[in-house]
Amino acid sequence: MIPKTGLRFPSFQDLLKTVNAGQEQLKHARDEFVSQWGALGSQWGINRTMAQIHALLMTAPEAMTTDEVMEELQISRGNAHTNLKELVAWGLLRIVVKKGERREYFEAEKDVWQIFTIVARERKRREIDPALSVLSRCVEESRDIKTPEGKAFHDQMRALEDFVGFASKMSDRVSAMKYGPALQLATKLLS
Amino acid sequence: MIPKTGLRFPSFQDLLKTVNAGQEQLKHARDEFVSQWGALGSQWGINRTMAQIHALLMTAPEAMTTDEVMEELQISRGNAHTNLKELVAWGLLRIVVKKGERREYFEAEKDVWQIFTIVARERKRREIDPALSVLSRCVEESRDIKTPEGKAFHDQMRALEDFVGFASKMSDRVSAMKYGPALQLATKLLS
DNA sequence: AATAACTTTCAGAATTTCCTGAAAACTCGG
DNA sequence: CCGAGTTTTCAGGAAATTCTGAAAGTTATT
Repeated sequence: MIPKTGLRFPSFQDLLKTVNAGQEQLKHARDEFVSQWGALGSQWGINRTMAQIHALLMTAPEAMTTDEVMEELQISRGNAHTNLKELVAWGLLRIVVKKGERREYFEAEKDVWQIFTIVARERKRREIDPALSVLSRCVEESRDIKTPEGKAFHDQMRALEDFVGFASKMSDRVSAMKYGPALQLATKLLS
Repeated sequence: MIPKTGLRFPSFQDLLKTVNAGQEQLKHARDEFVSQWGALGSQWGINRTMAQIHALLMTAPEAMTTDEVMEELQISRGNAHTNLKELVAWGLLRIVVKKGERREYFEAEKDVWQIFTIVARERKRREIDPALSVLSRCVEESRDIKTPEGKAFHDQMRALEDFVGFASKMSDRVSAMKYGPALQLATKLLS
């Protein structure tokens, strides 16, 4: 009930309610994010747990321990450990050591552009580079075949090689850019 | 043996040898391409058979039937059928009907830029769009949480949403471009 | 050097994804 | 409407991937 005099200060109870409701909502939203992001991971060729851990830590206010991650996601120690380390290897997580504590804490890279360049680099390494190497080999092997089919094959391989090589360079360039310039460039492209 | 008088016309036998050697080499190179491209498929989140069929048809001089594909790759009818139809659904293969023949032939899109835009569109649909929808939901759900952690979460979700939305638009733009302009733009970027 | 705290590894279980082969369902000419 | 030729479906098996849990390995502390 709002008194006739206008706005009043919220009571302690009101504040408490707001905060509790907020915490509830936040937990809900965050759980959804973690779970859905995990499901998306599959589509991205990243395993579910890895994606979930990443989502969890990206939205964690503080660095977390292996045990906290296990607890939160209800997964085994081995699974948590392997995927945490894999994320560290990617550069998406950092290990933090707190004074006077023996165990490791993990903290996520939260900058969106950083995350993007890391993922782009990794995908290039796993998807583009091997393709390029296969194509180069095929171009070589078919270089001096004289038959028409041979020439057609060679040309097709060359066209693919050129394109993939090009994509590779583009990926490098973009990954190497700072956010500002990239944004500017992209904006021009979108205009 | 080269006669002292200089170059001579190759004999029929010589030509035959060249052609046979060429066909052998071609078969070898092509088999390698098909098999390696299949292996790469896994990394790309596409199943091996689908990638192999695509590789096979991209380098086929003529359209092929289901049975020819089965024979060439040594796979079952069900497998061949499912993946051929999936490739047609993607738009990477076309069905060709030959006069006076009942069965369907399949023919690959060979233009590299076409292939790229098709794959880009499909990946966007499977990887970017669902991510965007998850993010939008999370942004909404966390909009009016008052706690500091709530605000931090909301901001992180918004940053991700912005970026992914941006990527989505970029992908659309690039896919819609013709090869020439895209190349020109990219070349500028690489310079 | 013994203990406790924590990390790493990995064999086998669980789950997910993919493939086979055969049966059902079409399609067309006669 | 029949039957041969062709396509489609799908239950169950095979293969690949991921996860668990426990044992072995490390590192700091007393």
